[in-house]
Amino acid sequence: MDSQTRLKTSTLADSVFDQIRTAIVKGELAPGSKVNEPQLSQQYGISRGPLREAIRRLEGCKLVEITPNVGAKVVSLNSQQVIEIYEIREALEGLSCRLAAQKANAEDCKNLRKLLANHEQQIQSENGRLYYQKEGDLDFHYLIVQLSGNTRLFNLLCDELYHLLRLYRVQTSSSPSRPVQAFKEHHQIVDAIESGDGELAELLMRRHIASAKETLIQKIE
Amino acid sequence: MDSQTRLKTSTLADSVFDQIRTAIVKGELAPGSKVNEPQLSQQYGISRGPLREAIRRLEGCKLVEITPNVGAKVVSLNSQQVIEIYEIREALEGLSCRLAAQKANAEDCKNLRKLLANHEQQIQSENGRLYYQKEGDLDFHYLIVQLSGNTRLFNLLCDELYHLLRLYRVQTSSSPSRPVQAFKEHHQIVDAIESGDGELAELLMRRHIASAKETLIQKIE
DNA sequence: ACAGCCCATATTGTCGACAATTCTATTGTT
DNA sequence: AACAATAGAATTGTCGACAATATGGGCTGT
Repeated sequence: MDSQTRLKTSTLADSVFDQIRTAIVKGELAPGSKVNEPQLSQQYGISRGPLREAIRRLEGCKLVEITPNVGAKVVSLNSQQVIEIYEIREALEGLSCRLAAQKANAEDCKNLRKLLANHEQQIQSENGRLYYQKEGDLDFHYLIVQLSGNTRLFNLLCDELYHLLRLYRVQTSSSPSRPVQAFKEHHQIVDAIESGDGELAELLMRRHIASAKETLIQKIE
Repeated sequence: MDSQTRLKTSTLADSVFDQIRTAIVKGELAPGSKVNEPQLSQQYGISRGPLREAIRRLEGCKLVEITPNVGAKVVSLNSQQVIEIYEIREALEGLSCRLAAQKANAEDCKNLRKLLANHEQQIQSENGRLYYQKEGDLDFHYLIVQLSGNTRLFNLLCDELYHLLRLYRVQTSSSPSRPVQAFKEHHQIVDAIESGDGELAELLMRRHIASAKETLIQKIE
């Protein structure tokens, strides 16, 4: 009855939900493509019942769009929608950062520094593996929202927005821009958190994400 | 094939999703109570297939919590969780207000004033009908996020957070507090939007929601 | 009296089949 | 050749039945 049993056998719907979500985020299911129930149910070796439940959950994450009597499509983000997401991200991660500054202790800050050091090392050593760099950036934001202590905020960012951003990065095969600048900003943010200055931490994080948004907009044009 | 046909016959799952969501938000399904599939499927005259899909969508809205092999429970918000929601709301509606200030034209502002006038009149005339007052407050916020032009922000607030707040209000049968103060703040917000001052509009809205949060916290203790 | 076990029952999870709708391609007409 | 109608195929929506799991109550033993 402990966690081992739980982890081994969740429901089929939950398991397939995870698998399809990963497939979408990795781009194995192309954005805009149709989600074919008979095909997928055969592919995963389950019947359409649990599959449909998984698809409804994907709809909740905004990863697919369902049209009645027509079916589900993998979401395809246009530039306008990504900008909308960045706007929301700016607001939510600003909050995340302000709360983190209020709650983080010395060890939390040390972990943040450690994470940043790891990323810098990874990038300087092997410049080609951009995937980890991308994920690394999200790791930083991930850790901060964890420190915020706001569970709902954590779920909102990690279960919904971050997956959508990953999807977009794969969709446009965009490489991370301005890595040097970003690192500087990351350290400034940790500085603010370390000194418990929530206001400043929020401001810096918002500016950080706003810059990323601007870079994105420029790239689009 | 036009909207009339669409509206009449959606899928059963979608229709029942709406009905159950309303039932939850109105308190007809008690917070914390179990969601019994056989009972509900009989009550709505459908089979368990579409019902389960509806429940998965409710899970996406955070209105029920599903435990594998046990079932779904109507969510019951504790004070900590409501505070978390208010924190998120503060960030998102601040954004909403800033964007609205950038985009609203003269007519939009007139509509906002009209809405406020209606609410003031309603409250002064019949003090007892608190329900409309509550909904009225949300109407104001609803209209502003519509003006923001950020569709995803709109969906996030209206499809998820607002329903949860309604649920909590019913759950605690809380009456709206500080109505006079709120009206003053509402007008100040419209002033800022009218003058196109996004920064100020954001600040005022955040302060407005932060005040409501503080009132809530006091009431809890 | 009480703890622990076991069985009956209810509920959830899964499946395959059928009905309803949409999509496709062919045919026929202008 | 272009377009409309239509028949067929494919897909989605719905249902009822069965399997797996959890729940609750009674029994036994100490």
